Amino acid sequence: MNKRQKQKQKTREKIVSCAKELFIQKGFLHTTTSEIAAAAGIAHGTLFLHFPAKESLILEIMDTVLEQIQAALQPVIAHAGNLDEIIRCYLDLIEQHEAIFSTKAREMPFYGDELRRKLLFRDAIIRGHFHTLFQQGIDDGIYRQVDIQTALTFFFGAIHYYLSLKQIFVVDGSVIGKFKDQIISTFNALITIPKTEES
Amino acid sequence: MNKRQKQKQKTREKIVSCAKELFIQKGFLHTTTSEIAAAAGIAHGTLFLHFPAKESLILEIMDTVLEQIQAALQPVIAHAGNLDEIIRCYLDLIEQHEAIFSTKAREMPFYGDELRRKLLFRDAIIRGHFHTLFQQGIDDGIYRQVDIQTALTFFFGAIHYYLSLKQIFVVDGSVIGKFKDQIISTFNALITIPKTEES
DNA sequence: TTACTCGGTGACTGCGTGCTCAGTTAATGG
DNA sequence: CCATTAACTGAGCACGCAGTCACCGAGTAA
Repeated sequence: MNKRQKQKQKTREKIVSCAKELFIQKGFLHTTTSEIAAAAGIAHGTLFLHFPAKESLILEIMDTVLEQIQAALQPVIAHAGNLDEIIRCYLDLIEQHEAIFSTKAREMPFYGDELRRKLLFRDAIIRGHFHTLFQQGIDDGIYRQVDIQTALTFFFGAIHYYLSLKQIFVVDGSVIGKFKDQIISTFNALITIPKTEES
Repeated sequence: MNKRQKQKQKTREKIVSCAKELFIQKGFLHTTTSEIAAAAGIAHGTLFLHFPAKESLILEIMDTVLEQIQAALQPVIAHAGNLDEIIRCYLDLIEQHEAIFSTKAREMPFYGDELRRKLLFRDAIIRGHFHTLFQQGIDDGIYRQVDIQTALTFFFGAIHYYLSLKQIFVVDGSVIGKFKDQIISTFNALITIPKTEES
């Protein structure tokens, strides 16, 4: 690879990494191509030599970022004994990368069909693991016999709600961090078969 | 009321009804003031004689709907209905105005601070009624002693989730209509103290 | 050294937006 | 009948945006 090709690749990588950071922080919809160019230290026009349109940038970035993040959950899921454990890990992961998950929750309805489908597919995989462990808990007589799909929608719906309206719950810091314990304990309380209610 | 006042009111109503229709179809963010004016058959400038800014339009529209809902819920609360009753009533009303609520769920994070605050305030009032009846149910020994705030976030979060991603759940028709029964029965099952789990 | 290639530049264009304001028209009231 | 008022008009403004293109200059190959 000669000097020119090397430089070109370097520029492209710089664009991707800067765009990624900006998308996570400000969201895709409110990041301008000029901002990306400025952050990458290149001219506005250069951006369009590497990517035909702004849309093609997010296609490349959003999915791969979430893929990497969610892949980190995989090994944990594999030897997760129970639902409680996986919930904790999942929420820790979201808290850790809260900016991008918040952006995703807010903006997903406005993404193109292709990207939205990809993102929802990733979610569905994780949800599937939750489902399995939930079913296991029911079979083991720990959890109540409820409609798992709907019960999980209560859970994921609440997370989605906190993330998409994050700005009203916290000024700085993490929403999930703030409500994590309540979410976990309340969800657990609701789905667990009580020994005795009066105590 | 003289001819002038009558005409003015008529124009105002025309603006509101056309704006509402467009907000439902295209969303508030993607409806332009020019479109509204064109649909209402008035000049672009006329719109700003009746409303100081675009945001005040959606505020009035959402206010009207939310007030209707609050009014419809009032009798249920008045004659000491239970949570189950108010949930049913609430979901029926949401289903009735689903298009506008779906738009609101999707777009709220992007509204200006003031508008969002006002809309959330209306939501909070309705949520307050739920809280009261939930507490009553706990006191009566019908519901389990759980964190009411968080439990309600599971409920409203799920509704929010269905509404904001409506497009992936149904092509035409109502999401709430589709999932209403499941939502109600599962939420009830979760919060109610079970007589005996094995049956 | 020279002719050519090609990544990079940034002023510019075209478009869409919310909102304004000088001017028009018609109802009002003395 | 006419001066006043108030609803209405629509061209135009200021702004922000994604995307373009004529030009530049360093790298390349002969």
